[in-house]
Amino acid sequence: MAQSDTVERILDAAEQLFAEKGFAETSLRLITSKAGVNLAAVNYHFGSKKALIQAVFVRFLNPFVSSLEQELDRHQQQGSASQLTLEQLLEMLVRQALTVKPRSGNDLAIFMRLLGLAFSQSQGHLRKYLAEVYGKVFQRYMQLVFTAAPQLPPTELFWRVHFMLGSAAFTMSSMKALRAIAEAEFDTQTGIDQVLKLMVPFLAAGMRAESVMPSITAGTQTRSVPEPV
Amino acid sequence: MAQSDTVERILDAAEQLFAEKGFAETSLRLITSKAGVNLAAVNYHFGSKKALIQAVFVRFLNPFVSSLEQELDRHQQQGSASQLTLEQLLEMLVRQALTVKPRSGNDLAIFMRLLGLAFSQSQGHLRKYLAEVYGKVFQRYMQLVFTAAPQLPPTELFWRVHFMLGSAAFTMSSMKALRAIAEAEFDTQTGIDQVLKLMVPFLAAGMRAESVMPSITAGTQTRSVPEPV
DNA sequence: ATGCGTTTGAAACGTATGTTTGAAACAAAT
DNA sequence: ATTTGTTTCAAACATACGTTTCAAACGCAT
Repeated sequence: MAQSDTVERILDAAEQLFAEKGFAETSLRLITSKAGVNLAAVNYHFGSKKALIQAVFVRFLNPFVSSLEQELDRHQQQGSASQLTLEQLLEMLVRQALTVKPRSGNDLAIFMRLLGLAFSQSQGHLRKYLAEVYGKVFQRYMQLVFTAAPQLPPTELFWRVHFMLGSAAFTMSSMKALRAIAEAEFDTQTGIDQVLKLMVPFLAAGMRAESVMPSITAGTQTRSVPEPV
Repeated sequence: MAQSDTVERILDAAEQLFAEKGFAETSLRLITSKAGVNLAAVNYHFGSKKALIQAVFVRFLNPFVSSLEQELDRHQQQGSASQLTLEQLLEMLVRQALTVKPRSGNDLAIFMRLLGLAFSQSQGHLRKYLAEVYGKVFQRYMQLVFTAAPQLPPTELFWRVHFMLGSAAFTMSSMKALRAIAEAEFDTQTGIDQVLKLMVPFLAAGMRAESVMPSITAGTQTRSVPEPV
């Protein structure tokens, strides 16, 4: 085969191990042994461990982002007549996240966990990369959020969007442990997409909460769109 | 001096560096050099790096938890006549978190960042420790949340509490980066306690959102619409 | 079949890490 | 002053890491 599946096996093993243990805690030897390939394969195919991390993110985020972009296009085509509500905007994200999972079952947890890691870990180098590549979609989505909740000052909306992101990233990160606790405490089965569905009204209600900011001028605000992180 | 301040200097340096870079990314040599002590001091005073991590958490969480417990005692003393609202419960947490910061200025960010790390990183060993030691207070607080929002099934409340925790932990974790963006985009100064105050109505409204669960709750089916905050 | 560019394999390299060691410095008590 | 127990220090240790190397194996056009 021209392009062996070695790189795919490496990416599969890496993304799973990264999500489980973090970047620094996952050694190349562990990755390559789990992938069943030679140690040197990582440096040969990717150049370095840093590059491997980026490659994992690209493979993950690219389908999600392009799929989301298509959906945004579709709704923009219908003109501004179809105002999207906050719930619809949130459900759009959930739908995309649930749709794009070509690999193993609980991929969404891995996805969110990696996303959370990208934000919190790796002093900037990955965060900056994400901002550059995927900033456009974030800004576009943020614009829709602004028009869906025009009664709030942009600063507050900015923070609330990140409150949302935090809920999602953290919950999915600790999903495994939390599910175990929940099922032990109350004996109800709670799947990952069920938790997501539980999250939507929570977040939407939070977004709709009345402002507590010193309402400066609700009418004439130069509403600029913030960059992603 | 009998018990030198070496251990304190180590803890100070460690907690700051851990919050900045994570556990694995922070070497003992970096910690000890920042603390101005000898490398061997860590293993002498704490035994191992793992033990140091735990010691950092104990010093952080103990004052917070005991302070919170006292406040819970105080309110329980007044009998169940004084029902606490969700906002009051949230503000109680915020107050405790803001009160207990004897050290440098932006300690709350460090606190939350460490908390988030404890949940997401360190395969269980730290998470289990936290669960054992601080589980009691969590359950007690959770009970108050249950009585403050009796119209929701406990399972859903359980998840919503962790949505809350996620918002807080994630936001505080990425606080530095987010503040920079927010202040660049909209030129408003946003302090850390200001962000916390922004968070309270968001979370409270999320907690009050109507349930989407298949209502399996037996007793109280008289589900009245929660009044908007 | 031959030759060539690409991929794999086992081994080694250099470095950074957590930990241990044993002597020196120190404080307090006899 | 000597002893005793504790703490500090510089140095070394063993190990694990990311990376490099170079020969062998492979795929494929000629």
